[in-house]
Amino acid sequence: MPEVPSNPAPSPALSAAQDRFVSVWGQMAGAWGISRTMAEVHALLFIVGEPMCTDDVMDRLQISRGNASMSLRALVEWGIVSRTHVRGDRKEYFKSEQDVWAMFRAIVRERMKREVDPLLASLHEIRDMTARDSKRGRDDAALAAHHKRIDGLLEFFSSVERLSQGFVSPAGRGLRVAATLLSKLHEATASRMGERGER
Amino acid sequence: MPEVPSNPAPSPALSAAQDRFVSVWGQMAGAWGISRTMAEVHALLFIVGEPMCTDDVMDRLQISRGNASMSLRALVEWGIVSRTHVRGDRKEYFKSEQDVWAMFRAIVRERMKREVDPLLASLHEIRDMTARDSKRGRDDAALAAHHKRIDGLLEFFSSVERLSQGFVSPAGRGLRVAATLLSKLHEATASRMGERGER
DNA sequence: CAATCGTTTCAATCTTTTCTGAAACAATGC
DNA sequence: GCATTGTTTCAGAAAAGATTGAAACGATTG
Repeated sequence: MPEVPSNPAPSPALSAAQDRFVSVWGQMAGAWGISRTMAEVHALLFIVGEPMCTDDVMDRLQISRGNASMSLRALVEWGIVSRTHVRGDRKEYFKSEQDVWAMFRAIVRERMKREVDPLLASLHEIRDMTARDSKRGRDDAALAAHHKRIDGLLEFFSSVERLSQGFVSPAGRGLRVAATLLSKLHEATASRMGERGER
Repeated sequence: MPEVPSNPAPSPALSAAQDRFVSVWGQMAGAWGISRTMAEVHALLFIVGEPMCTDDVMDRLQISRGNASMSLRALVEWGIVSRTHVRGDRKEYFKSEQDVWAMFRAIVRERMKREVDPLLASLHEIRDMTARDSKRGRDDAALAAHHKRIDGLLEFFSSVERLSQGFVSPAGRGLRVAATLLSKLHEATASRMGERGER
């Protein structure tokens, strides 16, 4: 009898479906500014469901140790993969968060922190760069219009921030509730429009 | 007297603020899977507010004609920049949508079409890849769990799709209303939690 | 209708990002 | 404490992606 694998060999069809999923998820990555490999590693851990060690990931995705290690670390930092151990094994294992909503809450939280917060800070700075001019009477039309544009962005991203806090916070009911709510809002809007004969 | 420029020279501070904005907006691009230049062109058109022709853009951003042309075309395809003409000039001019909410509605609409729709299609295909196996009694635990995961994703992205339709549709009140609504929801949730003494 | 002005395209080049692999670095057990 | 097993780091290699520039194309005008 060969050694017992920790992950029993999946049926061929299942294995193929997993591969396909990994590939599809990897494709998406580019469009969202994430490295393809990192997305693939995540996809693999998610779709397999079981904890996997670095070597498992390397073998299945045909990537180098260094790459696997860095991708796994990054995923842990994003909070969508966690380290585990399996009884009687010294290796570190990794498993993906399995709740899709929790997963995206983590992603949104992290992206807000990394991208929107700094953006808001920059926008405030940019606003200040011309604040002085406008106080000194040099408040010509161009300057006023500029401020209005920056303010528009600030307003928008502040709303996004608030919105995301609603999603992310705290026990995670947020997003789900919100989605339901909004889809109802949408229906309502649609029917109101129907009454008024709008397209 | 030198020739009258179509865009009157902005004050140095304004010009600097514009440059800074272009640069900040360009930085963001990478994180969202958009080329830096395309984001910069968009930033420039947005922050200047006035229509600009290809040469204006080339000069201000120091990019090649080809690059400017392709970026502008892409922005037009995204629906956030439109072509215009100025009286007595044969050149084509481009101007950015100025309403921030309308801008992001266009972006969301486009990204849904380009990314979420195909993803949903792929997920359905992936689900089908193993449907046969499970009908033939080979419905072991692994297969069932796999289906559950795919279904979780399908549910999630369908919600996102519905949600985005609420945002995008129709006269644009959508997103604004939604944001307000959600921020209220958030307050409500927070205060309810306060009563119960949750963190 | 040909000259001029403007736009688009795309192969070649350049830049940036990602990936590899081997060496340095833990941690554990004997 | 040292040997073994496992993990991280990082300089250089490879791949992916963006940019250029010049030629082809199109449209307007005299």
